[in-house]
Amino acid sequence: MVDIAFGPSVVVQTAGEIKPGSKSEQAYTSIKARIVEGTFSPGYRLVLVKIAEDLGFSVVPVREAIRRLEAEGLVKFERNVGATVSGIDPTEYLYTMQTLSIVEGAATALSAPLIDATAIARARAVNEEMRECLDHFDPVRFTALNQDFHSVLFEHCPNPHILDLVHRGWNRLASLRSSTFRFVPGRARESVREHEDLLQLIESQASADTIEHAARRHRAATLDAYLAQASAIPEPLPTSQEEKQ
Amino acid sequence: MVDIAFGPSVVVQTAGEIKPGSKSEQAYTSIKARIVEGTFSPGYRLVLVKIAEDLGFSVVPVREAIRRLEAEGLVKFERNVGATVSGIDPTEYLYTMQTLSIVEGAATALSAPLIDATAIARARAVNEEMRECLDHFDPVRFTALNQDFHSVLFEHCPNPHILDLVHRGWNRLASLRSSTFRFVPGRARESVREHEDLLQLIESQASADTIEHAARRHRAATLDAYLAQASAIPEPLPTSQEEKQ
DNA sequence: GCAATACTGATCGTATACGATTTCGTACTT
DNA sequence: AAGTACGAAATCGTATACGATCAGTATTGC
Repeated sequence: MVDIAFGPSVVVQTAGEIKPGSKSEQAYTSIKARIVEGTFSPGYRLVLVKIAEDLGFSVVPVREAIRRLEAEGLVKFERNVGATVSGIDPTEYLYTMQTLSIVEGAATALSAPLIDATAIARARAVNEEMRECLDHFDPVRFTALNQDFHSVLFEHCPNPHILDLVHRGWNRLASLRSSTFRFVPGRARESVREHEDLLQLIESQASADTIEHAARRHRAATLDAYLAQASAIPEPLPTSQEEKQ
Repeated sequence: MVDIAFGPSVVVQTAGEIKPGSKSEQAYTSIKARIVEGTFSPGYRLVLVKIAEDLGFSVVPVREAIRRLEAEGLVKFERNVGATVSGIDPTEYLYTMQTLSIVEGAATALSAPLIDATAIARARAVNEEMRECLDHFDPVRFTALNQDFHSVLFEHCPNPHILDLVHRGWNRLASLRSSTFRFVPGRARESVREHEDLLQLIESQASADTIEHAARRHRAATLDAYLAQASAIPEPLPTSQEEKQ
């Protein structure tokens, strides 16, 4: 009966190997990654069994993963119908950006007093890379650097809840548009300039209010640029199949 | 094989009866309710099978419900260990209040221009009830009215994401403390006064910035009052078992 | 007597199986 | 010919079953 007597502690974990976590976790990470990277584009139908056998799992952990993604707002779930990657609606982008402008502004302001000189230097280096990017413009790379830059600014935020909200906002944004700056390339140059302004505010230890406003308006300006662009061209989306009901 | 031939469309739904939704849904609602009302107090250990047989379900829908609650921050989940109602830590309260001050402030400001006269009148009526409550002070009732009041103010917020964040904040708060004003009764009178100020700002169509600041500071003031109280008495929690690690 | 170790009970994690619901195609009726 | 009703396929929802993991307790060695 006690056939487990031998080798119970021989954990099959080769030194540096990270533990893969539960299968729900893996499924969650995997699906999320594919949504963010764009393999599962907005409107894509997520069929449980298909994903399950794709990963080699059963459907149960996949269900849990989908639920978590639903709670994060990355997918929409309809009873007895199934899950689809959310974010078709352009207004979703607007809402997300507005929300992010608020929470990121607050996070940056709370984070500012805790940012040391080396972090500022790192941010400035990233911004320099962005500036160099301006000539031979690669929107995807630019957006990635943009996230790096802002991460340095808000990552020190002492309130984990707010930080979490910021992360969710960025994730959601990434799934909605692989790159905002693809749609508003003209905004890029302005953005780099505002980054430098932000850094100087933080260095000069400006008031929390000032920094919050600056950070919020920085993001709001990107949103406005997008909206101006979108109103000029009604359907800027290159996506193929869209289900509207 | 086709023994389902008879009575497939005889839906067992007696006219006016609301559809109970999936069992995951029921479980989610049920557990959440019990957390908010305090039956499951912070630190309470949520055992899957126990809850499952309590509701008459299997464990699977319960698991999904717990996952959703985890994503909302109401419960903490540890692999192979189980779920506990989160929020033992007093700093959790601080974080939640701070987050709420920010998102609720923004929601109120965005909502303000859309609040009509009848809504204002309703809010004012609620505030009057709160004022009457001041004499024979019932903290639980006062807190409930307080939520009613603020709901009127932020519920018109056109951005559903922000609104959702506000709702989550309130939920979380409710699960952390059945009533904040039990701990800082002195704050109640001041709070009622600030409510009237807020209403007047909205009526006079003050700028979004002004309203946002007022709403945020209103909440922050409650937090400050709590902190002052908490620093005077290190352990104001009457809860019995607390796990700290 | 104390500490390290082995065991047991409880609980979680996942696979499989089957029932329930929706959707779409097809045939029949008007 | 068009609309409706029936039926089948696809997919979701849940129950049950079993393996894996953890925490606490008893036991053994020092």
